[in-house]
Amino acid sequence: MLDERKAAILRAVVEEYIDTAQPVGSAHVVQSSGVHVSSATVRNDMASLEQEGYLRQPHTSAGRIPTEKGYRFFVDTLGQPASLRRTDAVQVRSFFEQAHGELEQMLQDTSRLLGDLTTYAGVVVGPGPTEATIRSVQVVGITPTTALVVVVLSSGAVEKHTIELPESAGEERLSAATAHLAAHLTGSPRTRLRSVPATGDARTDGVWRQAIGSLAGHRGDEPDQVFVGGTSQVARAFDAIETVREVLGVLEQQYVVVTLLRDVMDRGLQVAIGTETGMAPLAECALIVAPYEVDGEPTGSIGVLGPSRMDYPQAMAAVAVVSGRLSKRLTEG
Amino acid sequence: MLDERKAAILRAVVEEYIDTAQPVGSAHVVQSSGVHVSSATVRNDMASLEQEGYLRQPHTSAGRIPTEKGYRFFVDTLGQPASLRRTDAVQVRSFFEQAHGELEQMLQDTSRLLGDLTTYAGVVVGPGPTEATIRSVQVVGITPTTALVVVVLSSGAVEKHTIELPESAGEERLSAATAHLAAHLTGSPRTRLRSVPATGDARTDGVWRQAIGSLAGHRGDEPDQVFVGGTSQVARAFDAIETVREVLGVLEQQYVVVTLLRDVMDRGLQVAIGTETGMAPLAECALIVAPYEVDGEPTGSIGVLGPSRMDYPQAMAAVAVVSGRLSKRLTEG
DNA sequence: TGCTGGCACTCGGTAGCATCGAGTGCCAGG
DNA sequence: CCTGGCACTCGATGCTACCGAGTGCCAGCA
Repeated sequence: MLDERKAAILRAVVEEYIDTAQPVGSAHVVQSSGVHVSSATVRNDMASLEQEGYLRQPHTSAGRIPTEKGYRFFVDTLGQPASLRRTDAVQVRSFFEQAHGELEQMLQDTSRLLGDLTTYAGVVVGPGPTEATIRSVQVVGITPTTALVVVVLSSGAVEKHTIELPESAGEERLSAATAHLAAHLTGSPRTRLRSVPATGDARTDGVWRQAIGSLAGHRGDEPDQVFVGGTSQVARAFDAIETVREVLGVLEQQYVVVTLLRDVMDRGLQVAIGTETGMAPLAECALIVAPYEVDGEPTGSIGVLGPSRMDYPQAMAAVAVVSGRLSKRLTEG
Repeated sequence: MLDERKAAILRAVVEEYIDTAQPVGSAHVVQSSGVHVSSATVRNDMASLEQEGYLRQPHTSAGRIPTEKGYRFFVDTLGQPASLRRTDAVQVRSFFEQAHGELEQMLQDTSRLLGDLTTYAGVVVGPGPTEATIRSVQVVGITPTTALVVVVLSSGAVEKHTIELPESAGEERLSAATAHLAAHLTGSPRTRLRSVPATGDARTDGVWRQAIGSLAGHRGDEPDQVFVGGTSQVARAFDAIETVREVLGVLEQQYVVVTLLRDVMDRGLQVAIGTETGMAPLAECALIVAPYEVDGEPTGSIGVLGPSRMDYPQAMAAVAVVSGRLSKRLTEG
């Protein structure tokens, strides 16, 4: 669709603009693109690329900068896949080797890792409410009138809910309820919750009702967890403070972030540029996403949010490597 | 130490500067301070206040702006304690009424609440590793080679640690280990961990060793959890983008934030202004902190980080109210 | 037909300069 | 001790001139 020279010119403009954030003139393209023609020829081609919507001029008689369409073409066709810088590869490796402990902490740290690697903001969406089966249920008294229902899922996730105890139900009642719930729920998916029968013992049933209620109630309205790392990078990536405000505002809204990543992936995209994100405040941004898996099942997603003039090859490499490593780490446990 | 009129002038300068972010001239002070003297008199006093270090001039023949010392005097002596705006009080109330579920989620949301109330960044430091006693220990198998050690503490906190199972230790081994650990640890403080004896059964001991190890190992090196809400407010509060970058950079480092709040509180301060924070990047910031309590025990701290020209009375009111409400909520369970 | 050198033109950015005005310090007088 | 008056300072604003990177276009050449 684009002849070879024009493609080379477009690539040169995109790469140079990503590097310098300055409009790129025909003379620069001649120097850096490897096409051996005069600047006048390049100018003609650039005018044509502008006609076709790949480039635009901030104002007459300035150099060209890529449009969304230009970035898109670059990403789809021109970008030669990069691999991580040596030092970054080492950093990723050692990160996952010494990653330890709780899932949440690890995902949080992963978002920061993404931020460090790319110098953009890293986001990680935690495992959603999966159809994992229940491995263990336990009711533990905390105060005379409150208890904690602790549920361990086969995914390794742990849920906890505080419940109020109906009357001062002693330890025996809690044990009875625990045993009852464990007997009926262990090995079942969460959806089976409602089918747990009453115990028949009035006082135990008080605990039972609260426990079931808390588990069922907090179901679905619990949003997926979102972790954002490297917010200060956002302030580094843009120099219009207004843009920084808007982008940070978006990143603060967990629900919005979840939806954003999900939408982008649903559309089968790996990269969303500018308006492709579907969010007005992100008009000057680009988002790179990738799913991660546990036991081969897509579980959550990670991503990087930066300016549309981002270093796509590097960032895509970083996201790919991290999602792969994370999947591996989570699968091996 | 400062005569009445000078104090009134200082107050007027601080309040006006907080409001407008513009250097305040003598004429404005006359209008807004309630002192009925001429601007020339105010000028003389302002020169004297500058001598004494309460005010400074950005450049000759501009108005005055407060110094750290000026803000400090304002906070200590001049600031009349504010109460929350009506709508904010409602917001706080309804927030804590409908706060539900997990501790972490609630603290995260609280940090956002602080951000919303003050239009600065809100921070919440979670309960540190307290000397809570262990209420329940359970080892739950996840895969044939991994298991989760789930510990419920009397504080209501739940810890979980993944462990590798030595060989394919069946369910019975896990149950045995659970029973053994529960028998020795329930009711004990965490510090008693090391004193749990071996079981004598070789295969159970394999599980036992891993479980104890994971619990002991992740002790202490787990930093306190930090939640930051309202980072986009930082971009709103400063207009020098460089400052925004620096402040966000600080807020990203959880360890630094924990230390910061702790240091400030250790010095018995409720407000730290500029260099009082002890952190160079926060030279243009002010921090308001307050502890929160569970069952009367100081457990963690909350705070607000904004520009040194922050609305101290409002922000202090917000922090005080939120810490009080949070304490109440956490104590009642 | 396609490429190139040449050329007139555009227009944002920077520097120099005059002007304005908010604000100051100081002083003499009530 | 306070005040009105006054000269002075200096950042902000606006204007003009100029520079130069970059463009579009055209005539000429392979």
